[in-house]
Amino acid sequence: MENMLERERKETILRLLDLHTYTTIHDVVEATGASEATIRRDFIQLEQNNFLRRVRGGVELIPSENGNERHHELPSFNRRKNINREKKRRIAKKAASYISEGDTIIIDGGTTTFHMVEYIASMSLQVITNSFAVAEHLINHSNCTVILPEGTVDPNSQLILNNLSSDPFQNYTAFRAFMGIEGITKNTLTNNDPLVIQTERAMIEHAQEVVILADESKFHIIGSLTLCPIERVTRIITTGDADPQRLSAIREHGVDVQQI
Amino acid sequence: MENMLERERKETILRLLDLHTYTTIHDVVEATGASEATIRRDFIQLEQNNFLRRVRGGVELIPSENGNERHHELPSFNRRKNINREKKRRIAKKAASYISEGDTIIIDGGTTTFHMVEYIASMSLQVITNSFAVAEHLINHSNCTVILPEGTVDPNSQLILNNLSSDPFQNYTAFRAFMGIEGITKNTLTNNDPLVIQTERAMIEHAQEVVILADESKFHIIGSLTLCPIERVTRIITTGDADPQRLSAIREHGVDVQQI
DNA sequence: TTTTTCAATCAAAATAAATCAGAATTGATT
DNA sequence: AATCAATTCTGATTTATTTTGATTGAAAAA
Repeated sequence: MENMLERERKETILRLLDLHTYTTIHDVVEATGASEATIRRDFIQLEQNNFLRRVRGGVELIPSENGNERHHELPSFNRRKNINREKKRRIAKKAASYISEGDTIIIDGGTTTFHMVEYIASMSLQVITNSFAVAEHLINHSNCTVILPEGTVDPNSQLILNNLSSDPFQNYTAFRAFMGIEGITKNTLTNNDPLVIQTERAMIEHAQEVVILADESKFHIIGSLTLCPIERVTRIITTGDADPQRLSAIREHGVDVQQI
Repeated sequence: MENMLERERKETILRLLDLHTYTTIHDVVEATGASEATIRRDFIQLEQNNFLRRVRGGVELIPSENGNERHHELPSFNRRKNINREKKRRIAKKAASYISEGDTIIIDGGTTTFHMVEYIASMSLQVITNSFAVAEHLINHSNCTVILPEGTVDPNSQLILNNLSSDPFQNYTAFRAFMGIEGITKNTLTNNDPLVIQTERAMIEHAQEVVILADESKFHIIGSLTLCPIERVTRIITTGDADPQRLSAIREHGVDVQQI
């Protein structure tokens, strides 16, 4: 990451903002390799041109005025992805660390897995995803090849949904599938939406390894529908505050549980 | 790489620019073998001829006029959609005038049809499209339901491509399909890309009426692949400068040709 | 309090502009 | 063709300008 042009830095800042609606000086320093002072100056200039608003510690998107064009404000998804943002990013970063250049991977929709795009944008991957949000960022900001299933895009969840196709991914095979879920018991992964679970089952079907991204809360939730038995899972990435007893119960099924 | 001609150097610069939307002095020095001073002079000349804009450290593409700086991305598509922008918008606006609230329509990819999003954003439609760019705008800036086919997204054309599925739209039916094409003869619609034409044939298959958006240039081009016979077309929307003779030849096949 | 973030300052680094001499090209002339 | 002067182009060097990053102390949060 040698000596970025000013323009590249500013694009990076705006991209991070697009991704997270808020970003810190430190994030940008890390992403660009420039010094804190320089990033501060960039912030000031971008603020003067009305691209963002400075707040203590970082910058944020200018809230879209009511009824304004720019970003109809993806109601639910954009808000939800920022809930427990830093935890989700930590999990996503760890998940991304298992990916190698050139891999073919599946990325499930959802707010936790979404944060993986930040960490894979610099790689060249084949990415199969049912998340329109993931697709959008990778297509416009990376060299990844993006493969989408057929379906209707739900603006709230930014998921591509389909109940017409028995196997939306019949044409594809991936090394790893990175999945979000709604709930984990010691025996099964669960979810609530029948439309979503259909696609997710297909994803698991077509991946050799299944990696689950799950913050601590998932261990308290049981969805009404079974996604798959826990043995099918290769690895679970979760945070340090997850209940050790539950984790060791899961480990007994041969699952590699990573806490970060 | 001995002693490039001035012309070669400038071509190299423009090629690098086309590829990355910006480039640095050092990149060009390395690519051409010329000295920094020479490249600087080339930059100045190219800037005077309006091929690029100098910025500190390098040069960048001239931002698209209406550009709010952002989205230097999508190099190819974003630039191409601004070529003959006003003509394309007039055609697209006319096309959109045939759409009613609640319709189910198909929108083909391409730069002309893309401009339809501006005119349908305020409606509630079911939109089936192979254009990722169209999908993105409608999802984020309208209440339309967006339906996508399975496939790989090509960043240049922003098209969702698929050669694995015999009929990508088998599950759907639309009232009208709004299509761009590469060429029109008096008997047939033509295109060049076999991957694209496969999807487009499926679109036509599943629409009752076919509306073609074609600027004047399409009447001079013949693609190598036949999309469909002209009789299948309900309506062609083109500009006032199209050759009247050709148009009346087409009208004889029962096509409603609209000039605006 | 202690810690973090911010703004201001200044020296160092990077880039741009200006200058000049040598090389290449041109074109007029023989 | 060949020569030569004039012109243009190039690259090295020097000078000026802008940007950057480290340091400092003030201000704000914890």
